[in-house]
Amino acid sequence: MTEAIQQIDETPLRADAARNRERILTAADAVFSERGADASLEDVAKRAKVGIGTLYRRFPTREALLGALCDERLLALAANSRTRDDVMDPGTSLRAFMIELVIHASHYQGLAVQLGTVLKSHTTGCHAGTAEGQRLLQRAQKAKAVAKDVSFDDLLCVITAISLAVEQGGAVKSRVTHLVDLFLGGIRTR
Amino acid sequence: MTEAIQQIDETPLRADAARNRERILTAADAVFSERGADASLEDVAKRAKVGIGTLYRRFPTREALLGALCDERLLALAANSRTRDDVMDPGTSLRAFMIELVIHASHYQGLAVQLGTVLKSHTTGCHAGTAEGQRLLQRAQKAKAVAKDVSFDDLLCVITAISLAVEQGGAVKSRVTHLVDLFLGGIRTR
DNA sequence: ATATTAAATGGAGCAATCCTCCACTTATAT
DNA sequence: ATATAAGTGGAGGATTGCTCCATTTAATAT
Repeated sequence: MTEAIQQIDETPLRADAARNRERILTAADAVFSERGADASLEDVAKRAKVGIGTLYRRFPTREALLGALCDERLLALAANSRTRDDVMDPGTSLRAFMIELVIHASHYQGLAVQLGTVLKSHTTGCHAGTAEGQRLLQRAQKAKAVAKDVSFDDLLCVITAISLAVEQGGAVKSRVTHLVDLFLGGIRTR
Repeated sequence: MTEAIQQIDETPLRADAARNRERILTAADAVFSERGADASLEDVAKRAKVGIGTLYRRFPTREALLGALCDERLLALAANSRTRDDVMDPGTSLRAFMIELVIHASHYQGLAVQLGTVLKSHTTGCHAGTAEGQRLLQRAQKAKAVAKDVSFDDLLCVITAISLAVEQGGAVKSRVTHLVDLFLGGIRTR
């Protein structure tokens, strides 16, 4: 699971704390995958074989935990996206990013609704994700591929909507791309 | 508050039961307005001066209660919408409906997430609302104002997402229309 | 009026969950 | 080896959800 340095603040974790942190993350991923993003945190602690107090000390809120869980995947997503700059035009690149983000947001049942909140949690990954999204949007707008009155929040709104749809109907990739294209039509300048 | 006949099933309520039903509804509206749609149902019962058991007997789930609360307003919304048939073209009419529904879904904090579920509760208002939505969509599609591969569920998701966005950033009407137009641009055939 | 009965009531009580607090344990720096 | 700051676990208070059933009450029949 996660291993990189995702401490934004000063002091590094003590060895045992770091170990527990990982166990909590793996447990949380398992539990959330099984029971959705609203699953009981006590269950997570139990599965991680860690006291509930430890969990709360490390992740004071559920969003913090979700944020940490998304960290890696968002980092990868952002990196991936930057890679595409060479091969894709701004519009297509943005489209690819959106599709990936939707798929990410459907990783746990119930994650979609929280996407906005989670992206605002202060992990490197979440930051990288939003930064990349903003960069792509701006780039696409400069290339006149996207109307200039579209904000990043608007984009998030679109992505949330699609994620919600996908969450209910089962995350078939073809459906995802279909919906993204459907709504891109509205975002694109005509 | 509510007074109309919204008994879908057989037997009419006993006098005391009907009285209590109303008190629960007024109390619920007050409590949900103050504390959001996830407020404690015990609080609602307390405010209605009714035992918690009574509340559950009448409204077995929170969705049922929310559904009943939305009943009136949805009825009005649907009626309003039908009125517009004469003055508006199908596309504009659908747009107006969506805007109104978003505003409705932002009536209580936390209502947006549940919109889909609530609309499926079996009250006359909820039924009228979805029926009207479907009618408008079909009408707009016949008029080639909307792509024919858009489903009503797609529409609902969009409305939910916009409501979520609006819920966080404060329900400024201009933002609502902006977002609706954004999505419509994509939904509309060009 | 009275009796009958089916509907309705209220709230005690169990279970789940959240989250805090703090007496104890342990890693690490000296 | 010791000191100490960081970390731990889990008991426990608070909130909420929801069920169950002994009692009350409205509606109806007599």
